[in-house]
Amino acid sequence: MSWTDQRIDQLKNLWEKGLTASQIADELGGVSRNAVIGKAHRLGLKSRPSPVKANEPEKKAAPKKAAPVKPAAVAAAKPRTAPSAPAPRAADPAPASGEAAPERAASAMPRIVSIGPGGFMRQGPGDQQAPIPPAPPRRLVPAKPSPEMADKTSLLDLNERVCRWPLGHPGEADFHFCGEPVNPGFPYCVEHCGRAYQAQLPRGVRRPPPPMPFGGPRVR
DNA sequence: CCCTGATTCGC
DNA sequence: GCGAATCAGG
Repeated sequence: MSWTDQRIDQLKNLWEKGLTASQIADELGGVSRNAVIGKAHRLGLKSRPSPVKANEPEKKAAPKKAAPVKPAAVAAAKPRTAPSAPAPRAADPAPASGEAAPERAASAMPRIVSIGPGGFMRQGPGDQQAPIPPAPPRRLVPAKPSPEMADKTSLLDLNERVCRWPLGHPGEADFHFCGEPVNPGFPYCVEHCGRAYQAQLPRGVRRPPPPMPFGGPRVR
């Protein structure tokens, strides 16, 4: 594989998005993690929180072939300064204090609930039928970043009523979701339910596998 | 062991 | 320029 403009672009994007070199290599396909890192450095993309870089630069790395003579322990006191806690990841703005939405104060907070992964509300046994959050008058809709995405269903557009079947690959510009009305009770539309849920047939009678989601298998 | 990124260096 | 090998921290 060679570094086409396209692939370089993808590398830049994913790298700046904070994906790990492995993930990027995986995504690009045909390259190793090392290749990604090497390329990233050559592109000048360097410097992301590295696990092994707290100390000041000093000649170390014994070359693989040149005289691996290892000098005895250096008498000079090593800085015993404990490496300060690794810089936190992307600083998420902690909303903790202060008013958030100026338009409407929290209309109702009947009880404290926690939000699980994916945004589902956890309910305790006693909380069974917390009143469904009164649908706030949704007049504001997040703007689409680009005209091309205007009619696509983005992550933000997902709700209980639209098909969550992914089209394209996460991280790519045109990644979106099916968005058709769901098969009631399922996360997908009827068509994609057919793809997602398949009866287990007896061995030997299995049909050839249907096309994979995500636009098909990647070459790796 | 697994993971991570950084660096070196033969090609 | 490329990337495997290597290093080193978590």
